[in-house]
Amino acid sequence: MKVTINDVAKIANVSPSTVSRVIAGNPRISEETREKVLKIMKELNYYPNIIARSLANKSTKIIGVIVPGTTEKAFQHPFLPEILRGIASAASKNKYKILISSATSIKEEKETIDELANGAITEGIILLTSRVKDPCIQEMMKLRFPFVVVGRPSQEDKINWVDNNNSSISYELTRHFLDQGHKEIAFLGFSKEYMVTVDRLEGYKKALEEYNIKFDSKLVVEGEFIDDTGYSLAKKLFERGKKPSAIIACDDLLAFGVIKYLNEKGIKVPQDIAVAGFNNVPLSDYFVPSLTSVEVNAFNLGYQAFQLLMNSISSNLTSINRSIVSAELIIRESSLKKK
Amino acid sequence: MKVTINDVAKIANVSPSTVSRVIAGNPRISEETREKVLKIMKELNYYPNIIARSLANKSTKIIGVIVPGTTEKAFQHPFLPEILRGIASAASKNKYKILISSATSIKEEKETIDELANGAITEGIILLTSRVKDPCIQEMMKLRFPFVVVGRPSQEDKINWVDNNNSSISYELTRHFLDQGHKEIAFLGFSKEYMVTVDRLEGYKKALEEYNIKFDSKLVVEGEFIDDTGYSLAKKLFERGKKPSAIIACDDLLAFGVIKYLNEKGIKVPQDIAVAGFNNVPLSDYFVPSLTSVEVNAFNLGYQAFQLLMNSISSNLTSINRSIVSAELIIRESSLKKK
DNA sequence: CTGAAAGCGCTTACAG
DNA sequence: CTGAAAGCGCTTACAG
Repeated sequence: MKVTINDVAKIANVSPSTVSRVIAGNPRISEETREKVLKIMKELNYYPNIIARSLANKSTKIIGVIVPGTTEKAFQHPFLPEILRGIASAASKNKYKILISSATSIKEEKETIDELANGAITEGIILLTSRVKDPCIQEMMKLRFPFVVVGRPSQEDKINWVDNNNSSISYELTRHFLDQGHKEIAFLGFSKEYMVTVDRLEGYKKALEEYNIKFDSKLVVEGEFIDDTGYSLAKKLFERGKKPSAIIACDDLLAFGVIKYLNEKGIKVPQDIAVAGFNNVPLSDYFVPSLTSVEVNAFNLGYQAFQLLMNSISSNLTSINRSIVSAELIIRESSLKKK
Repeated sequence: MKVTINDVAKIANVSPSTVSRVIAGNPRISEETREKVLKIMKELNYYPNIIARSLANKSTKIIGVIVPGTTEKAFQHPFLPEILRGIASAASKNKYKILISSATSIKEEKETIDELANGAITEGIILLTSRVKDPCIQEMMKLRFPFVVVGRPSQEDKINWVDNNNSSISYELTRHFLDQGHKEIAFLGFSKEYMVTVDRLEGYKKALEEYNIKFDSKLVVEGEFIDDTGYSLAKKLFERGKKPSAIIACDDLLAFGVIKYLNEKGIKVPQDIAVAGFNNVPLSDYFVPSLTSVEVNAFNLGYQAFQLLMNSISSNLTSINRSIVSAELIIRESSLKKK
C-alpha cells in the first residue's frame, strides 16, 4: 500500500501537521524534528500525493497546452515541437508540469478547454493557434481563465499573446529581393484564415509600396499555408501566366515544393527565379540550393508564452501583456544572384 | 466562486451523493431526478473538479510521457513529435490526458519519474528512449509502476516495449544495395549506446554475410546518431581512405549531411555513391536527389505504446507485452543507379 | 515549536 | 431509488 503522511507521522511520533510542515519547508519546525521526520520519510520511501496536495492547496502546478486543429495534424509542422520545447523549458524551471491536449475537432477542443479550465486541473492555458477567428480563443475569453496565445490574435488588445513581428520581418525579406532589383515578386501560401500570413502579406505590400511597385493580386496565391503543397501553388501561379523573378513562400515546406516544381520545369534557382521561405526548418540549410528563410525563434515564442502565463496567473487577470519575439532573416543561396 | 457538487445538490433539492451519481451515469437514478439535476448543472455551469474526483477515485486518467535526454534537445528530431502524436491520439480515444515531462538532466529525469509515479498523479508512464542502459528504465523497474518504453530495451524480456524490427528492415535496406551490385557499403551513425543503431548494424552485417562479403569495421563510422552531423561522419570515413560505392546513414538528417559533403567533393549521388537514410523525415521526398529512407511509422509506435500501457495498467503488471510496428523501405532516387 | 480539527470537492459502501 | 456518513491524503488557521 502507498505510504501516506499519517504513516510517517505515526512512526516519527509527531502529528501529520508536523510532517506536512517539514515537507513544505515551514521554518517554524525545530531542526531536530525536521531531521527525524525527513529520515523516516526516506526510510518509508514516502512521496507526497500530489493530487491530495493540489486539492487542499488549490494549486496544481500544471498548465495546459492546446495544440491546434485535429491532433492528427497537430505536431506535423517542425516548429510546433520547438514551441513546445520552449514552453517545457520555462515550465520546468518553475516546477510546472505540462498537460497536452489532443482534440480531433473544434468541438472536442472546446470541451477540453472547458474541462481543463473548469475542472481545476490546470492553472492556466497556452493556446497554439493563429487562426483569425479562433473559436478556442472565444471560449477562453468567456471563461475568464488565465491564458495566452502563441500567434497574434485578432482581438489583440484584450488578450495575452506572443508572436514575432511578422509584418516587419516579411517587409525585410521583401526588401532583400527588391534591393537586388527584383520587380515581380510572388507571394505564395497566403490565407486570410491565418493571422501569420495576413501579417506577412502586409509587410510584403508595404515594401512594394516603398519601391513604387504596384501590388498585383495575381502574384499572390492563396493556400492552406501548411497543408497545401508548394508544388501545386507554384503550378497555379504559372497557370495564371505569371512568371516572377522571385518567390516568397509562407513556409519552408512550401518553398521546397516550389523549388521541386521549378526544377521540373527546368527553371534554375536562384539564377532564373530566386526563392525564400519562412520558419527556417532544420533542412533548409542542407537543401540544394540552401534556402533563404526566416528564423522565428519558436523556442523563444514558447518560452515567452509561459512567462506571460505565469504573469497572468499571479496577477489574477488584471493586466494584458504581449511579447514580441524577434525574427531574423537568414540569407542563403536560394535568394542570391550568382556573381 | 467555483460551483461545487453541493451547490448543485442544494438547488436541486437532492443530496450530493445523488448529484455524484448522475455525473457518473449511475443507472439507479430515476429519469426524473437525473433530468432535474442535469438541468441545474447546466444552469450553474457546473464542472466536476477533476482533482477531487481523482483523489476519491484513485484514478487520474493521466499518463506521463518522459522525453529523453535534456529537454533542450528533446523535441529536436522530427520523429519524436510523430510519436507524441500517436500517443495523444490513442490517449484521447480513451479519455486520457498526457503529462509531458521536461527534465534537463538524468538526475532530474529520475526525480520526475519518482514524482509522477509515486505522486499518484499519473497511472502509467511511457518512456521515449533507446539508450542501451537507460537509467530511467532501471528506475521504473524498481518502482513497479506500469510503464512501456518506445525502443527495444536491453532487458527486453522483463519490460513492455514497442519498436520496429530494426534489424530486419536494415537487412532489407542493405540487400537493396547488394542486389544492385554494391560491394563496399559504409554504415554511418552507429553508436553502441543506442539500441536502434545496434540493431540496424546487426541487420547490415547479416545481409553482408549472406552475400559473402566480409565485414569491414573501417566502413562503420560511429557517431552520436542524432547530434553528430553527417557531414563530419562522411569526412571521417574518407579520411580513413575509404571510398565505398554506397552509404547507409542511421538517420535522414545524417544522410543530408553526408550528401552535402559529397557534393562539395564533386561526388555525384547516386551516380558515384548511392546513399540512404532512416526515419523518412518530411523533406526526404523533396530533397534533390530524393532520399531513400525507411518509414518507421512513428505515429503507430506511439499509438501502440499507449495501448500496451493501458494493458499494463489494467492487468496490474502481471503480463509483459511487446509490439512490433512494421517499417517500410522507401526507395527513391538517392539509391538507384541511373539507367 | 507542535497538535487537533476542519476543510478541499468528490465517491461509495451501507442502510433504508 | 436516495441520503448520511466516512473517507481519499493532504494543508492550514487556530490554539496552546
